[in-house]
Amino acid sequence: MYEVFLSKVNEKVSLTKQEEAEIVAQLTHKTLRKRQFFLKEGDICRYIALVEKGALRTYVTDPEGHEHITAFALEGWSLGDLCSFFREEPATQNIEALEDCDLCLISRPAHEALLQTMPKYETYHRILMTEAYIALQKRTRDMISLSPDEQYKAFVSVYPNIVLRVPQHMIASYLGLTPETLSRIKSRISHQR
Amino acid sequence: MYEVFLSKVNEKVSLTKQEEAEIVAQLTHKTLRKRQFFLKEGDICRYIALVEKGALRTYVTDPEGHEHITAFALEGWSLGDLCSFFREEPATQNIEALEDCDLCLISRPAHEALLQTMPKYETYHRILMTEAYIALQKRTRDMISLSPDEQYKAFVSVYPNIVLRVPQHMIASYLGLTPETLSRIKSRISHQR
DNA sequence: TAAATTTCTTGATTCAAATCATTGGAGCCG
DNA sequence: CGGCTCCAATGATTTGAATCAAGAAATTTA
Repeated sequence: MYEVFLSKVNEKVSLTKQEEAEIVAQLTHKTLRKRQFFLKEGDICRYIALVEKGALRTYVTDPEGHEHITAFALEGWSLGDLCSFFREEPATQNIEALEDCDLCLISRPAHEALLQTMPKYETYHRILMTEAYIALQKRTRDMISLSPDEQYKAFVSVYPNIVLRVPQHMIASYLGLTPETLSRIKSRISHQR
Repeated sequence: MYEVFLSKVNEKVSLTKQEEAEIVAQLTHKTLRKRQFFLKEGDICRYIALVEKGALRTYVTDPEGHEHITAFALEGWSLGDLCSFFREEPATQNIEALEDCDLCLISRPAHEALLQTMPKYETYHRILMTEAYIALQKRTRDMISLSPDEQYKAFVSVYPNIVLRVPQHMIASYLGLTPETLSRIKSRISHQR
């Protein structure tokens, strides 16, 4: 049931069977149907999720009411509005299933308990946050320094699997473009070759 | 000498005098004159820095050779190309002093040693990375969902001190705008009131 | 299978920001 | 002090993406 979560942790630190059991004792499971929400803006994010199966999108709503996708998540990726999770503030993000999903959840109390009692769990989480920060920094850099064409090419080469599973207009939203513009970029790129 | 660093750690975890001494033993000090570089693209980032005094900018160079500022740092902020630091890859970022600076440095071996020997240091670093991630996520959200006017207003309200110390064309670069556009946004905003 | 919905493409037009160019002021150094 | 460099403001023009609009293709669902 929780093999995906344990294997993620074991990639960074090696757990004993005993430690694996202690972690599993803190986890819960949840399934979502396509178009169901894991989190809605304004709610408090009570859980961090790990995707065991499926695909989801995170999006925010701007002052004019338009949606902007800020992240996708596939198998093995973590999810949640960390700001809301840690500070118990209303979430500003929405997280919606794009396919039927299996998620593995950990609550804040469970997370804090593991941090307190299991140094390896804290090490895992430190590494996870460091890597997440580095990845987000790369994205920020691309957003500010690459042209739309280059951004799309970079996206395709880093996340080819997302391109296959997610509608194109959502990728446009992620890149900060209209669907029409992304369509034109694609035809421009394919005519170049 | 290293009070700024210790007070940052003590904000998150409380250190004993003994622990403070162990940390200080791993730190070094560096001064930079205005326009000197802490890090240049292509070099390996051997240290993470904490700013004790002064102001710096981080910028990247795009495929056309144009500079884009991705971050500023003032007193109490941490600095470095984490990707390069942890993976010992060539840095993609440049970090330059905008004023004469005092920095407090920690090398990778020193950092790893403290992580191994002092659980509180790992806790501090986990919290630091989590907060940095949350802050960067907010910025990414603003970049994708706010209009240039709104982004500038948000920047001024979050970092009023940076606005006072940094030339306007650098703030334009940080916001992904030309200096001319930012100048026009400012006059537009001031005429609104 | 057929109808309905969603998604993608393409064209015409509008609009906002980039670019190009100039001026005026502020701070710095000989 | 005067000349120099850097910086901000403003105007004219160009450019590229958004918007508006329509239709084709693909997927869902009845």
